[in-house]
Amino acid sequence: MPFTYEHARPSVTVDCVVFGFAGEGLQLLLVKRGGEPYEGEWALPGGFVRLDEDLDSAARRELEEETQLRETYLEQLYTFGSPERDPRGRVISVGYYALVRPDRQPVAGGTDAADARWFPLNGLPSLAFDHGEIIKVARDRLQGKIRYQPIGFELLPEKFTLTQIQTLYEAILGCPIDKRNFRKKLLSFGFLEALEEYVRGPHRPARLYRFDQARYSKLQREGILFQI
Amino acid sequence: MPFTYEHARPSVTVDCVVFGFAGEGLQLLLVKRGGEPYEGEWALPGGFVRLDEDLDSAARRELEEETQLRETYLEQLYTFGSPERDPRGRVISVGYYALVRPDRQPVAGGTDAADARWFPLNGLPSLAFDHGEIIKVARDRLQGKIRYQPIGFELLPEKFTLTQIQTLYEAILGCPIDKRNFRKKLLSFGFLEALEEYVRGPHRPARLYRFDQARYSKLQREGILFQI
DNA sequence: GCAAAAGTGTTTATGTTACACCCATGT
DNA sequence: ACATGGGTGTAACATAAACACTTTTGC
Repeated sequence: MPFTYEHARPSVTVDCVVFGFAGEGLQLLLVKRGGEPYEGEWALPGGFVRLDEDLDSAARRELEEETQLRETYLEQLYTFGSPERDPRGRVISVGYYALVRPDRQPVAGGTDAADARWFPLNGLPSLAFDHGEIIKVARDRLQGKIRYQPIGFELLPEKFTLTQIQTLYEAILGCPIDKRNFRKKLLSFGFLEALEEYVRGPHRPARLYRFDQARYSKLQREGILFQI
Repeated sequence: MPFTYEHARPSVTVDCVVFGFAGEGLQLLLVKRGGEPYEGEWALPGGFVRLDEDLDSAARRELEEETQLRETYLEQLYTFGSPERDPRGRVISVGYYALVRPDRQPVAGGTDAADARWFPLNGLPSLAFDHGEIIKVARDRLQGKIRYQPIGFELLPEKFTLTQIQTLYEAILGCPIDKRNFRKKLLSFGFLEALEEYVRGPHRPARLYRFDQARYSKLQREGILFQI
């Protein structure tokens, strides 16, 4: 097999599909492109991978640079490599998706992007590159994964009510869920900790819960599997 | 955002984890490396992505060049990009996995590899690069995916017996399955066509079945979901 | 006292598990 | 006739689905 150096090399980027949850619907964080190509259009936060960093680090770095978001849930999604996906030449993009808690959403424009803004998922502007396709893949992945992994909590504040998490599941799965059955099942797993705290409002106070990561890990090690 | 050309670029390869099923256990197709680095060691079939081909095509091309396999089930797995994974420098590898029917397994050494050989999955030699890790990811993916997608048939001949597919599921999932329950469930989905053909042997003849792709697609469109 | 959302159990239907014997062939 | 794997049904159990009213608060 020949040496690396004899081969023409593509550029490699990472692009992040950043999901947020705003109480009713899913949201997506997009940045306005500050340079060519697609200058002024909305795009996924992302950028070129440096030669000395691994892919996860590159995704995290770009996310922070362009959106100020840190310590989000981040997972590799799929790699997009059509030769025509970038007008500048051959650019392969490793897609990631991120889940951001609402209490960490203060977003100001970063160094690399002229602007960053949350959009409702069903109301996205037209997008640069093949970013629309990347988003579709991310959405499908989120929809599939939330049914058997407790990643939904990454989109909620640390303490949340059962109604909040049900609304989130309904938003992601796109269908209504029976309240009693949902609560029964979710609580039966035993990884939610009921707190002695309540949210007050013009109605009966709602109890707050917390996702107990340690207990979930233990259950998982014992082979118990979670399924909504 | 700066131009592509201002960035140092990594090399990009594709590597294929090729699964086969030999009647009892899962097998993996490996090639002996014909050049540095890791010359003479076993590795996944794969190679550099050309600038004018997409990733799926590159994986298919390398697979055919190194193993003569064509028209296999092929799916992108994960992208591996640790900066130290290749001693030649920065090489990012887009991992794929392939499922090969036993009747298409005649493998002769290709142009790029000195040798290609099937190994039982529980008896692999030591591997070049991080290919051991890639195989682990592929195995987990196969184990997960076979439970809700009918990809098992890609590892069997076109016509197969129910015992064959059960043995395959047991090999992939790593646990015994009840014969009656397995048959009942599998047939209940309605995407297996019972043929009027039987395999003879020193015992009662075993009926042959065929996976009916059209019927499966139809069921899938109607939202019926398959789960083993 | 009214509006608004929180909270709670039971019944029915469906799906999953466990389990053992007879059948058809080759030798 | 015997060895080998192929083929089949039922009962117990567990899980999922359907469903409506009472509670607690703010205004």
